[in-house]
Parts: sequence; structure tokens; C-alpha cells
Amino acid sequence: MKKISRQTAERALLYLRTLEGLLRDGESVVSSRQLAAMTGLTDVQIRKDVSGFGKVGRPRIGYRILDLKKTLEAFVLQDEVVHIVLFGAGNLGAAILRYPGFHQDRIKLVAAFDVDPLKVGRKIQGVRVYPVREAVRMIAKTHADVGIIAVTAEASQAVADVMVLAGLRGIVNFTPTSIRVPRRVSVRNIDLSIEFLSLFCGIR
Amino acid sequence: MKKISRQTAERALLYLRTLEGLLRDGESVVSSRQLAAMTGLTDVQIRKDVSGFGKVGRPRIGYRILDLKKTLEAFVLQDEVVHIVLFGAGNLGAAILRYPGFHQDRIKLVAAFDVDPLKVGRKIQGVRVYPVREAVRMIAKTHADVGIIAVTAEASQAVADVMVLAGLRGIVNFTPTSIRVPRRVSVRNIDLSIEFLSLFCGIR
DNA sequence: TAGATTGTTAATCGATTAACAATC
DNA sequence: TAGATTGTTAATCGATTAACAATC
Repeated sequence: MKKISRQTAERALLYLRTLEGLLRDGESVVSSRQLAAMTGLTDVQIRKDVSGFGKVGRPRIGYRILDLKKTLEAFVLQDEVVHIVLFGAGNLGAAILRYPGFHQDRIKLVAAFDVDPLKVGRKIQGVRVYPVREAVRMIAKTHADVGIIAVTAEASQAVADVMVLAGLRGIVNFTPTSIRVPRRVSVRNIDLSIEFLSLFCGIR
Repeated sequence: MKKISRQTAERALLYLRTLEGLLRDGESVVSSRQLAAMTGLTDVQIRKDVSGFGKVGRPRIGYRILDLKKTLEAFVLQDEVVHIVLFGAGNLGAAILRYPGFHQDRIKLVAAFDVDPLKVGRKIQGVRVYPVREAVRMIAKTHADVGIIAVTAEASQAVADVMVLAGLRGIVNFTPTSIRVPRRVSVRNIDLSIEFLSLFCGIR
């Protein structure tokens, strides 16, 4: 199967999001032209991307939304269900748990962890908060693949170490710090202030 | 002044973050090699980026951290102070207000807005929450440049319209929706679930 | 001086765009 | 059929990497 660059993956996910909106509006077919207008990309870019995933469109008609959605999902998530755990049930953690995009069939938030005894035992969006010391056991039990770090910057490395110990394959780090992990673990760093400030390279 | 790509801007901000950490540790000089190890990039990439901002390094010695920091800040933020307003004081909004990176000298969060009467009047991280109907007036009064959308997906377009009306030049949209604004307004869309899922293109 | 490090110019690589053929 | 739309191949563009010269 063809390798897919992060740029392409991000666009594929944007297409998916847009397709879901169209389905909610009762649409069943869409052209690359329409998709381009809705995403702010070009129709050529969309056809190029989509053709990389398989021949799914019909000349003269466009793409059947359900078909395209299925093709994209298969490619991006390889038809697997991803089990996620969250470290840190503060504001950021709660925002992540409540974020609409995290409530899809293919993504399952199975547990959250926090050091604050006041938070332990609570449920946020149906996800229970456990003490951090139960993390390794719970990760094994739930067969989680990926973990999210949404704790304070100071605690990020310690949490990362726990995640590695528990055998997670991927980490998404929302703290503005660089964490060190073995090569076999994929890391995606998301620094909100960097994402934010990068707006300014386009502002003037 | 040279144009700067978003990739370069994001790396520059990563360098800044790393330099600030080094300063806290009491360091005063750093080489591209060390910076590379800490950021996970290559030394060549760093020298290439930095040389685009000006001749600031010393062969054989490296970069004086304070000099490099000043040069980067000048380039990324053009020595201006940015005034920001936030729409939506829920979990995500609160997380943004509390995010360490948003408390730098060059970024000033001047006001937050929410429709919830329970949130109006409160202060989060020293920033007062106002009712949305006061947004246009407050934005004019505070000379805000940029706004953050951290409301529900359903309300995003309405909030964007208010922001455009108030004359903001830039919008950072944290909702998983595409907003429509006039060409003159810069928009940066940050969909946390897309950022998150894009990890999977690297995971296997 | 010798050696280490920056800075720059050229080469490579990859992603986007353009042109056009295929197809319903 | 004619026209619209997809899909592919080639051209362009930009970003990264490599090679090396400059410098303290």
C-alpha cells in the first residue's frame, strides 16, 4: 500500500470532516469542484489526493459521498479501531474529551488519568478518570495504542516515561516541551501557542 | 524583508521555546548541533533557517542565546505587540488562557467573550469575560488585532462574522468547521482531531 | 596554526500545479 | 454525440539536504 505524507493525511481528514457535513445535509454526491470550494483547496489537489487512494469517482458525475468516505477512512486509519488514553483531566484534557472529532466510530477514548484525587473517579464525556498509578495496568487491560499528554509542562517527561513503559506505540504531546522517547514510539508534538503564532507569517 | 514560510515560522517558534528553556537553565551560548539534538531537527536545517534572519552566529563558538532570541522574535512578530481576544470561555478557552506559551511579552490576551451569563464577569488567568454583545465595542477599545474561536462548532460562523465586523485582521479557529470570511482576514484553522489523527500516517 | 563552527551556494527531493487523456 | 468530470503524466515550484567556503 502506498505511503501517505502528513500533508496528504491532514487533507484526507479535512475531506472526511467535510463529507460528514454533506451527509448530514442529505447530500449523496459531490464533485472535486464543490469540495474545493468548501475546503479552500483546489479541485486538482483533491482529485490528485483522492486518486492516490483508489479509483472511486465517476467522470461526469463526481464522487458518491459514502464511497469516498469509506475509501478515505480505510486509508487513513487502515480500518482499525484506535484505542486512546488521556493523561491529564484538566481544562485541556476535558476540552479534548469533548472535542467533536474525537467521537467517531474508529476512535475510542478508553480511559483518562490524573494525579488530582478530586478528579479521580469522575466521568467526563463517558470516560472515567483513574489515578496515574493504575495507568500501566489499565493500558494493558484496554489494549490502548496511543496516549495523549495534556498535563503540565513540568510533568510531561514523567508521563511520557509511563506511556513508554506501558507499551504505547504513539504519543500526542500537547505540552510546550520536547519529550524524549525510544525511536519505536511515534510522537506528534502540538504546541498550541506555536500553531497560534504561525498565523502571523501570513498576516502581513 | 524576506518572506517567511509557515514551516520556517513554526520552526523559528520552536527554536524560541527551546532558547527560553536554555536561558532558564542558565546557558548563554548554544551551537546549531545542540539545538538540533533538542528539537529533533538537523543542524544544517537550523543554520539555514537562522541565517535567513540575519548573521547572528559566531564561527567556532555558536549562537549567543540572547542575540538569537532577539533576532527570532523580531522576525516572527516584527517587534509588535499582538492584542488578542478570545471567544468562548469553556474548557478549551480556559485551556488556551492557561497555556504557558500565551504568556509572553509580545502577546497580550486583552478580553474574553462568552454567551453564558454564569461565565460573564469572571476572570480566568487575569482576563475578564464579557458578554458577546460587547465584543465589537471592546475590540475597538482594546485595539485587538486577532481573535480566537473556541466556541461550539455550531456557533463558529456567527462568531467569525462578529470578528470581521469588529475589524480583526486575523482569526484562529479551533472549531472543526470551515468558516467564511473576506479575503483580507487571515484564518488559521486548527482541528485538534485532525492534528491528532495525522499521527497515524507515521505510526505504521 | 588547526580545528570547529557558521553561512552560502548547488543538488536533491518531494509536493503542488498544469496539461491532457480517459470516460461516462 | 457533446460536455463535464475524473484520473494520470509531465512540468513547476519550493523546501530540504549536501557540499564547501568563510571565519573566529
